[in-house]
Amino acid sequence: MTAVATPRGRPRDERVHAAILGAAVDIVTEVGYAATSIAAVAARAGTGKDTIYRRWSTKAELVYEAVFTATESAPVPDTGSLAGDLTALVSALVGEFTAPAAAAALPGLLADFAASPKLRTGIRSHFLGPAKAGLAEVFERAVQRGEAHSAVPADLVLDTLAGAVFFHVGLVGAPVGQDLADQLAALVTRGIEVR
Amino acid sequence: MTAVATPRGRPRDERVHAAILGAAVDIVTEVGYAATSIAAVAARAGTGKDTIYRRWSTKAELVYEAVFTATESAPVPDTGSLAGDLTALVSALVGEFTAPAAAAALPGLLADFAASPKLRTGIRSHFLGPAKAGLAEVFERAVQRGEAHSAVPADLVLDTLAGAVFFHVGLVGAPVGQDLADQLAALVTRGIEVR
Amino acid sequence: MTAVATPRGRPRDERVHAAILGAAVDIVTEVGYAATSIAAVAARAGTGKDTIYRRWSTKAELVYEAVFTATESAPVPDTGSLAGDLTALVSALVGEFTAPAAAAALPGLLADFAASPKLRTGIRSHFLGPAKAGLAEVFERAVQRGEAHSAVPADLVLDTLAGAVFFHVGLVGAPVGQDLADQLAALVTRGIEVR
Amino acid sequence: MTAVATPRGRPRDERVHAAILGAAVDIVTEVGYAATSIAAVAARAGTGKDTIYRRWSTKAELVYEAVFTATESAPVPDTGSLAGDLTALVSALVGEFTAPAAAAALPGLLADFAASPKLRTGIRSHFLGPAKAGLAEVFERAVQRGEAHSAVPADLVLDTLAGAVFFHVGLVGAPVGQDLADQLAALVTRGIEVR
DNA sequence: GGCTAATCGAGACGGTACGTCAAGTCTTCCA
DNA sequence: TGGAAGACTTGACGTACCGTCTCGATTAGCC
Repeated sequence: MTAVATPRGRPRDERVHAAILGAAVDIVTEVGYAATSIAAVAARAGTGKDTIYRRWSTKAELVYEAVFTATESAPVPDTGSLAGDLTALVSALVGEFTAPAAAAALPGLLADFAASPKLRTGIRSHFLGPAKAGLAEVFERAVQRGEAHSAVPADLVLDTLAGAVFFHVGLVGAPVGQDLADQLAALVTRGIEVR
Repeated sequence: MTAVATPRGRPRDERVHAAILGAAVDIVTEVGYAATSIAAVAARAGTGKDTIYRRWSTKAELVYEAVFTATESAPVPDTGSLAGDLTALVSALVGEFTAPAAAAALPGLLADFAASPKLRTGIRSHFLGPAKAGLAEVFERAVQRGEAHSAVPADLVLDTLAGAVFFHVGLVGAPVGQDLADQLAALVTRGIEVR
Repeated sequence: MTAVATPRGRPRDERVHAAILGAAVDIVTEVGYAATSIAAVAARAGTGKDTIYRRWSTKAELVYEAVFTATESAPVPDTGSLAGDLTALVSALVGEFTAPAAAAALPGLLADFAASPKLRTGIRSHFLGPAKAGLAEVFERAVQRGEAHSAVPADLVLDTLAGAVFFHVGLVGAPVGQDLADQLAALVTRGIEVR
Repeated sequence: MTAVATPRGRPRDERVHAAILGAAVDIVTEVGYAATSIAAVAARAGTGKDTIYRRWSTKAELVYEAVFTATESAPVPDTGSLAGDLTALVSALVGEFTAPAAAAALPGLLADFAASPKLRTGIRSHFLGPAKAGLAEVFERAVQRGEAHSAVPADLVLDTLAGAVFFHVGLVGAPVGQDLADQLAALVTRGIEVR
């Protein structure tokens, strides 16, 4: 039973919350993660810095929520084949990573997360956790269909897919298309499937 | 014809160069990339800030040279099998990425590179270029042995391998061992090889 | 006729009033006037900030009331001689100014009062007014005894005594003793008396 | 022999120094001591905040130097009589304390000095020290002329004069004129002189 | 051997952002 | 309505780096 503490004092203003997240997305998209400052977000949102620090303790947490909260997690694909499911998953991943705000924010975000043990564990559970669960579900169905062995390491595959997409998006800069998703999904499918 | 301009004035001191790189490696390893400042490197190296700016125009370039110049690029492996070669390559990659200074510097470095088109192209040619050539050589031999198709996209595989290792090293933080290298190499080998 | 407006709603709690003044005295004594904040007083008193602002509009007024309301104004001395009366007055002044809370509050308080015309006139009537009346009474008796001329400027003498004590207490910091009071009273007595 | 340390690095710019002091005087005069911020002085002077903090560690020290460095200390008066000398000294004091910048700065300045032991001792030696020496000189001549006893406490008299003028200027606000100086000098002269 | 020119250590310079703190106002619930 | 709590906007705090600049003092090649 979660005994919610009785809220005392003036409640936080939801519109302020939304304004801050919106401003953060705008600024990150415009000037990039490194050049995004809490002060600038506050100014754009029409709030004070304290109001931001009251909710997020670091720029990384703020930008992470701003960029990836809007992103709805797609439902786990169920196309009937491992290849189809993986292609769908990778396509979704590419879509998420190449959205303007995400593309602008991701490298810096990852750097900040990597530098802080606290944030690192946080992202593993919140961001990668659900994705890992979805991937496990896909694998389970593939095993039932006899397409894959039961011992496939979902962790490794997830890191591989996400890392590949991230690395490509971050370092190529060119518009990344459907072909990357297809090729990558094909590579991994063949790496996994029973033959 | 490279008409080297006759150097006028006092020549640059090589010992200063080395001292700066050494100080940069030390500081990055100790406090991380983000907390590394040019001022601190200068102080540790016993030089002035200008002496650093005269050689490197950004922190990213300085740290990149400091961290990856020491790293000698391993020779292209030739074990006689695609699986063996890839395992060796991935092992080398893991070794490079998990070295203390590299692990501390990489995420931040990648973020800065991703944010700057100029740096981005630079790293693709200097850092990934040789690796891509090595990978292509391994593939070529695999094709000759009949282990792989000729149309294997070295670019994609390189991004996949590097991205997977980077992602894992950056976000897990735990000591990454030989098993990652083995599993990853196996996954990719099976994804590529003719069957 | 003071037509007291019929109080509507919940009446103010006297205990809250007292708690705020007590907290203000404590905090001023502990950390000094400049470092005393309304927020800290509210926290110590267990009240909200609004409850303080509802009663006092500035920190100066709050601290003034907190520190000098407790101080009971001593009765006008009547020792039978000008020298004796002045010594008693100066001693009382030294006592008031060197009390811990007063010593901590006075310089800052004076600065705030000096900066605001509204507060300035207030203090002249409330704080210095009674003292001036007492001094005038002492002078009157001295004139009747033939010790002083009738044209002695009480204002000037009061500023002189208060200023001297304040300046000494504020800038010396050392424990100010009876000798200051004696010497100062003697100086002024000789400056005034008929000879 | 004062072995001046060899100046290393870029020397401080005297014009910047002067610009800061000038800006400080302007702002204090315009908005008062309390409302004067280092940031505002920096903006007005066209410098960065660091450039100010490099020279003065507190607002009090900056404003003190800005306001009282311009003030040249008047020569010790020698009119031939104790009354004349004291009148001249008090007049000078009134002049110093009523100058626009000084009047605006003094109360707050005194409060900050009183709150800090370090600053307190500083002001006693730099500001009051010379004044005390001048007063002592005046007394010495008066003793030689037989006008005063040799045991006159210069400290006490100085605090009395300065305190009286300060208190009056700070709390009256009205234009303080020559009559205050005359009356005060007369009071103290009579309090001191041999009769 | 003086001249020219670049390098070196040092640190001042004008900026910008940091994260904290307090100001005074407001909005909620409870008495 | 009063009161406690705490969110809100504003703006200063003092610190740290940024990248540029200006010093005096080297340290080379050139005439």
